[in-house]
Amino acid sequence: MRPTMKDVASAAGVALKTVSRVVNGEPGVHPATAERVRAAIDQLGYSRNESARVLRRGTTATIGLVIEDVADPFYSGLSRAVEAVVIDHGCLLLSGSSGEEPGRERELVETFCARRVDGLIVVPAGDDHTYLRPELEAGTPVVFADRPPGAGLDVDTVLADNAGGARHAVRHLLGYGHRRIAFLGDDAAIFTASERLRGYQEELGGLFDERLVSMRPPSEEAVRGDLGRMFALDDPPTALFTGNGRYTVTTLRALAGRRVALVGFDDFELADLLDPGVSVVAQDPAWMGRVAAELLFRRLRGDGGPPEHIELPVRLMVRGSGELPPSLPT
Amino acid sequence: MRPTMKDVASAAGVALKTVSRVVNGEPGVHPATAERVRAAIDQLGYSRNESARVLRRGTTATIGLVIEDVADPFYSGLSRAVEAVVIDHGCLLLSGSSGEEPGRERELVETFCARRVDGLIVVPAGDDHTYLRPELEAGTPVVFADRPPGAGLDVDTVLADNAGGARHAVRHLLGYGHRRIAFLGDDAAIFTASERLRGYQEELGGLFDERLVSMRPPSEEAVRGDLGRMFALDDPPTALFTGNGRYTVTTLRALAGRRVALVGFDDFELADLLDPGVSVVAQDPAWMGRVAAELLFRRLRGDGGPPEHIELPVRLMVRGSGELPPSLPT
DNA sequence: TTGAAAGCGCTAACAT
DNA sequence: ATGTTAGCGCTTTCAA
Repeated sequence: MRPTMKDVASAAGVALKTVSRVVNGEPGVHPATAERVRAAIDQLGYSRNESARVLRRGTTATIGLVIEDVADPFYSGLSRAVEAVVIDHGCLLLSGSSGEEPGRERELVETFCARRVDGLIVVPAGDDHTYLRPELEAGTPVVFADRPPGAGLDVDTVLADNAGGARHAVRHLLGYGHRRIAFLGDDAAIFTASERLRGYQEELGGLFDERLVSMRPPSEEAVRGDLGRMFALDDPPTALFTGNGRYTVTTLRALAGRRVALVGFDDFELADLLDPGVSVVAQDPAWMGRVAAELLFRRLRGDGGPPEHIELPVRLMVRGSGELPPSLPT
Repeated sequence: MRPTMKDVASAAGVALKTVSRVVNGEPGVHPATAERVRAAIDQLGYSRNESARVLRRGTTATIGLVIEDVADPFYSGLSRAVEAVVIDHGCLLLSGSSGEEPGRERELVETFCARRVDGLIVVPAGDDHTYLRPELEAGTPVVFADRPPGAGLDVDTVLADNAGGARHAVRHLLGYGHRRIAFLGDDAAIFTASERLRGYQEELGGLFDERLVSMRPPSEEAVRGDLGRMFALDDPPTALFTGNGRYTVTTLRALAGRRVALVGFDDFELADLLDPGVSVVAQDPAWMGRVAAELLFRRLRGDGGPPEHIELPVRLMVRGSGELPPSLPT
């Protein structure tokens, strides 16, 4: 069906190996011969079969990336940054979304491994990564980003300072006089959510009140219900700390214009254009992607040091919503 | 290095072909034998080498997707939808961002083709796709999405009704009494931008004034400059029509709170939470992705009909900004 | 500078 | 139910 090197060789009247030399830019081919070969390639529309090459060479120049959801701006930003580094290294990126399902995460990782990626960057959805053992033993470097691997696996990780960021947000609100600060976040089974809860709780100390905590997948109705319940308390919250970008948006929508002090984890486009501007603890997804990818390539270049655990700082962006004063319950 | 079927076979004391049968779930293996094989697989940490399989079978169960930028919400939404369809068909998606560079687009396409993808979905950056000829002749189906291919190639396309949407936006603003409506859009070399300009111009008819048109890559300073120039005219615009999502956001930021009637092309998150809510002509990127992917799989199943040219409708979302009345120049 | 032969790991076709 | 053999398209090794 498709032309092969053999076809090109006979069209150009040379041996297969000569075609291989031309295709791969190897030296030692007479310019005129090379020209003939190139003409045959163009004429036949030849394109090298990468599978055959990979099979023979044993290396794929391919990196695998598993994220939670490409359509989430945090992960698409991370993705783009990883892609840029991967391209810089002359490799191809395979990526896929786990949709927060451990089974799908594993499927993706295994698919990538079957394609013999040279390395993997994983934002895990599950908490059991023993299935990675054979890969690690085969020498495939793996970097975990955004969330650490499950117990029993000590590999490179690149995480944000989730607890520290949460502490910062709470400290900021406390500084503006708030004493009743609610936390609305994702399911506590998710590492980042539980870390942010931890920071929140640590900083609040004795002010912590579990009635002001809501952790679940973000749906507008659920958030509205939880908020309603909190505001109906005798001592309702005067400020909100939202546990991630999607949560912040959902909460803003559920608030329907009600002015309550709010700091969100994760920056998002237009946060500055809302009224008031939304103060956030900002992560830098592109930075995380870049750091993870560069660490991976360092491993691929042979750096065999002990696993590294990189923690990226986050920073508070003051825009207005986090600086509203506590108001009396109405 | 890594265990192969041969290794598994000798570990399990069977022939290589038996291992192949177990790995591929082929019938005709004694359960006890199969069990022994599976044990050997687990023990050795065997994973099938996909390159070898592909080389032998000639089919990859892989689809390639070239978009402009994963970090753009329009394309990440499209991407996610394509991925979902591809997974449903038991295939793997390879995707990459062209960054609006024709050279990179071609590189990606050629990389994917060298990996022998079964089909391609392309959002083109360039306007010469003759390089696709060999692929098309080899029988690889290609679907263009969001933008059509360059001249001389008649393949399946899935586009939005760009001109119709622009006409609708302008008609809407005219209905609210506006006569001076500016268009701020991307470089006219980009298909969607020029189509939207065309719709805008057609609907405006005699009211068209080229001084109210600005087409260039969106940077905040440039947009601010162009807006300043337009507003300084004797008869300044009373309404703006922005040519895509990124442009709308950039324009809102450049307006810095100034209330001017505005309709944007492309919906975006939080458009409803701004004040006033931003009226837009909304496309559905997920729908476009789904339609393109399904068309591609129809081709893969053997549908050899003439190229289809699908145009997806868009719809106006009324939220406030597009319904502001013309105000007197201040 | 060029070529012939072996073999990467797998599946298809054909035995047994 | 199981095994043997050939060969996918390429690169590697060795020879001319």
